[in-house]
Amino acid sequence: MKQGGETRQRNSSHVHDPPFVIRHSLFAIHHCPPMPNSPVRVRFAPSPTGYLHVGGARTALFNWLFARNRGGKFVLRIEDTDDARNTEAAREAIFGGLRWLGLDWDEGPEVGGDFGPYYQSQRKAIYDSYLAKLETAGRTYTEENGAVRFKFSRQPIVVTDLVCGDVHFAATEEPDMTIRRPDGSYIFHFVNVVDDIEMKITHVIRGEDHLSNTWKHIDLMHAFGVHPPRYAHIPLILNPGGSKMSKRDEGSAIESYVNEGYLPDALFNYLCLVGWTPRAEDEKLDRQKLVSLFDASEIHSANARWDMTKCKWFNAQYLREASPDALLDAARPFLKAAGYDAEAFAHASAALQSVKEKVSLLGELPGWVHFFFREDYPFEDDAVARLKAKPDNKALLQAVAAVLSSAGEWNEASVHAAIDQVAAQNSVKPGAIMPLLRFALSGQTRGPGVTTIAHLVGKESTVRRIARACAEVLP
RNA sequence: GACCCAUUCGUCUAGCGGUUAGGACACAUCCCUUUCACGGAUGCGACACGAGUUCGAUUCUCGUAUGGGUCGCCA
Repeated sequence: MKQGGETRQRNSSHVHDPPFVIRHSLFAIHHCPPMPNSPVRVRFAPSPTGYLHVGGARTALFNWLFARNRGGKFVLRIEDTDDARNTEAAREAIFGGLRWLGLDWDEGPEVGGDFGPYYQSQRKAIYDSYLAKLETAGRTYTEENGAVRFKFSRQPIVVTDLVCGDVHFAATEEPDMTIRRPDGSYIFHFVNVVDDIEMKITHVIRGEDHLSNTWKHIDLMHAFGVHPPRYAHIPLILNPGGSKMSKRDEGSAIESYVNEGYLPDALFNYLCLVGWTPRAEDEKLDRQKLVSLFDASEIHSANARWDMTKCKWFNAQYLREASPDALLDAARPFLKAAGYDAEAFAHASAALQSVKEKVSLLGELPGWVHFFFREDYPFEDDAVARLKAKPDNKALLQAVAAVLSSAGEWNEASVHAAIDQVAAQNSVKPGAIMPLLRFALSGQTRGPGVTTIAHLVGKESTVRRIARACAEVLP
């Protein structure tokens, strides 16, 4: 665990290089960290070229946590400089995904702010003016085809990183980088740096895949005569195979969690734990707690694999804790998708409560409660087999139906009493009748307590269900 | 190939020189139980390797190996 502000030496051959000297900047720069008391401003800067990816969502989450923890601003900026690859659908997936997770942005699209526009496609004039500064300083040159390149300083550069410590890069031998295409559009590294300057970003929290390029950004910052922001490069999320999560991996799109029936709070909680360990007794923590506990300098530096099983476990935990109303609301679209209207059964909420600790995902719910909503439920093979296992079963069921149909009260206790009565009369244990009743009432071998099922569906339906089972399965 | 980051149970991790190396998920067994589950208990299970430094290394240094990432007129 790293301590805040600690500077760690890396096993780099440049550890002993002196602090680098800036020779090619427009202005003299004193080598000092950014003002510690300036208000925190962080940003999430996705490119709308695909879906919102779990890695992107986690990056947004860490930025959001940092901003909320420090009372700063969380900015959303859309990096759509390559318009050939941007789609409306991808933009909606990003906004929708962030909102679903509860990652509200203080400035950005649909919200506004003092540093807009927040689409890079609308900021060309700003980029042009910054390019002019570079040209004036003699830090650019134009290729024959019109592309513009930035002349690297070719000095050693140190990246000061909250997560990785001081990372030293030797004077580069790479070709100067292109910052503007022949058609006049700008390249990522350039616009990213310009906007971070313009939007007064104080901390850049992003994936570790950017670490190797950060020296280029710092080189540009220096050329503009500004201090670079603080950096925090967070570890990558790996798939179960151990390589960077990509669109092809299961669970890479946030949308899939929405569709499978995760609760936003559950994903939020698990996402926090990938790359960071809150200093708390438990791993299950609410948003407020996570915000107050968040410390960017405690983010891990090693990549982590995505554990879908554990993610699911968190969802199961949150499902069990959901209030009846919240569970009903969350389940409603999933019931609808399976063809059941939550309003069609008076005790829908109670039905859901009766199975909530049996499932991990909202999407599993319909399979556990469908028989509450209809009486023509199918009889599963193993239920049929169990019903047919003993010749006495039909008589037992009919006896139960007879007693139940004359029951005065209708509650779980009275149903239980009826079963006990039939059991005694037939010299069998109640435990021999319970399963049969379950098969008859639900068509399944597993499910809520059988007295609960009978109670919720009511007396008439219970008797009808037994009669149908006897007629169709035990003719 | 060059450069950068990393390496503790199967997975996520705690650990910041001396611990029976702790927890969570998963798995196994038992208890509970009308089913399926929940819950409870117990168990299984790790410091990549090699040199240093040190009285003593999981912990510090160097090297090796392995994994990941970056080297675009993608972001």
